[in-house]
Amino acid sequence: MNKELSGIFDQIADLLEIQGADVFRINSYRRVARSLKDLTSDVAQVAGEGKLTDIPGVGKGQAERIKEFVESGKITVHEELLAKMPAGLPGLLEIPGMGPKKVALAWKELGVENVQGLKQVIDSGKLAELPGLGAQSVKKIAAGLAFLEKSGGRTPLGVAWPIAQDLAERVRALAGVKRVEIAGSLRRGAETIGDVDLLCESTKGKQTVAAFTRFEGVRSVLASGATKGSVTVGLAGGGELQVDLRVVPAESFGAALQYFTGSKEHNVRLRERAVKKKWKLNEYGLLEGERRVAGRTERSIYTKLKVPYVPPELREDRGEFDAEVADRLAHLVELADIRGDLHMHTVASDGRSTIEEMALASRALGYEYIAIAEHSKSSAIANGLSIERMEQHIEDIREADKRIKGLTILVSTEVDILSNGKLDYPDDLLAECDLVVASIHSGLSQERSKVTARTLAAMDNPYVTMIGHPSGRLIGKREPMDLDWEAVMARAVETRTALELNASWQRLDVKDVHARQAVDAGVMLCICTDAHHTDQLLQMYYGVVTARRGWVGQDQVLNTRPKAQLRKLLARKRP
DNA sequence: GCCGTTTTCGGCCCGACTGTTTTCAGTCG
Repeated sequence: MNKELSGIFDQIADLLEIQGADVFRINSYRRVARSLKDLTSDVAQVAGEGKLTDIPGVGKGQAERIKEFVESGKITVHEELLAKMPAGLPGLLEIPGMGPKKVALAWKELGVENVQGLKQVIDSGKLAELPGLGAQSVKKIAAGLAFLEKSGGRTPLGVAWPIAQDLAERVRALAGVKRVEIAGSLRRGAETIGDVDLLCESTKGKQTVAAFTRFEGVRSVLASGATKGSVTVGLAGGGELQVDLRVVPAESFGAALQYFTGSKEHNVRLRERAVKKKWKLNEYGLLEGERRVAGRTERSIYTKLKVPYVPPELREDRGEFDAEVADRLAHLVELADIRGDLHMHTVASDGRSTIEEMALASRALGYEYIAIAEHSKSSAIANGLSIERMEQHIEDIREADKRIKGLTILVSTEVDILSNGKLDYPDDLLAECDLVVASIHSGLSQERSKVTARTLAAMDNPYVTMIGHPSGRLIGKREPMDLDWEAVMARAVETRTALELNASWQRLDVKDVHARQAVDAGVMLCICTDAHHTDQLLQMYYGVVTARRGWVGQDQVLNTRPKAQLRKLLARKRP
């Protein structure tokens, strides 16, 4: 319900904006939409407890609207707006170049109600005749429309990150370039990103930008000047991704990096702090009148504003400025803390590398230990192992562990949690494993009570170490299960079961807000790649940034523990 | 429409770019 309601609040804001309503009133609806999206408990339950106004941005009026939705499934303001305006208008705001004013104008003057209608008036030339528009504006809108269709919205973190790294490396190699940084939502480790923002310090700005726009792989050039270049690059699968490069002077590099890293909401809060000190914060620095108080480094800005330095992943206006969280922010988990990967597959089930290949690649990453976790017998599509094959596989892993030095290979399994809540292997087989990952792969669309009960039942099993990809979501492809997260967290604490933070960029499961909910509740997390090939072991990075986005500390992650301590923790739950 | 170490009313972030403009509105990040 949270997601649906969040969408409605966003739509109310869109419609109000097109109507030309008070901008602060519009922002109030947006704020609530964002809070609802981040909310880890069920909003209906919060409403039942009478605690709606505890949600950031929810006052008396918004609480009434939420209550109305919980009780009747609709909101009067929303219904009234839709009675006045076509439902297709908010969709037009997605198009680069179209804002609320132009949407309203096209609708009122030309009767444009949706994307199809907009295309018609572009082609007929009528749009260009509207006051305030012209050939150039329409060209921009048409290009925006084409880009939207090609880009298909947001790009997953794991797709954008390697592309950005490669481009940054190529900019770094250009003459006159002193420094390059990736900014934007990519630097914050968001699970999907809109475009790539690169920042560079260069003595030859114009040439740097020109060279950037001529890079191999560039599909189209949107802008090319002395301080900014903007291009699109092709993606596997036919889509496109926009990449912006900005040239910034050294004395304001930190300010620009802070500014272009965002998030917008975080920056608004930071600027409010500057205003209270009678200063001004912008992309050129922290300024007192004309005088630059800070700006060369990001850290200097936070220090001058008397707030603890906030790592990029936490810059989402989720409470990161509170003085009492400073210590927590300073001890977040880092990639270097990870001592092993406890969920990976091999050719025995549906992986593409052997036990030995996975082990050697893991050892090269500096890990102390790994665990091989193959699919269980009911996962036929994934070539799940029968009990007999599993018995043999355990022997194979033990043999490899003896043979390969410098790394401990543990025996695990990714055992299916069946539709009835039972596990796919008997306890005596699970007891032979050093640890057990239990995952749901079927019946993901069952009702809340069922998927929750299955997860709880799996945690009650004394051999289950962790729940694998707890929500079952596939980003942009499959919705998460409708779990009662509070119940899951409570049972995880009670049974000393960990939750996986699956680091695969298609999953990132649990996601950031649930990771935070988990560690706040005292649940242990385990960041694992679920790698099916040696290359995929590197996805650990995505898991770590997602954990950081969830404010997860080093000591709250199972696989940051040295081997001996890990074994002790694993033994704790067992009979 | 929310919110409070300048409180219950009067604030609520900032600048650049672009195109269509005789002084600025709209969009974007």
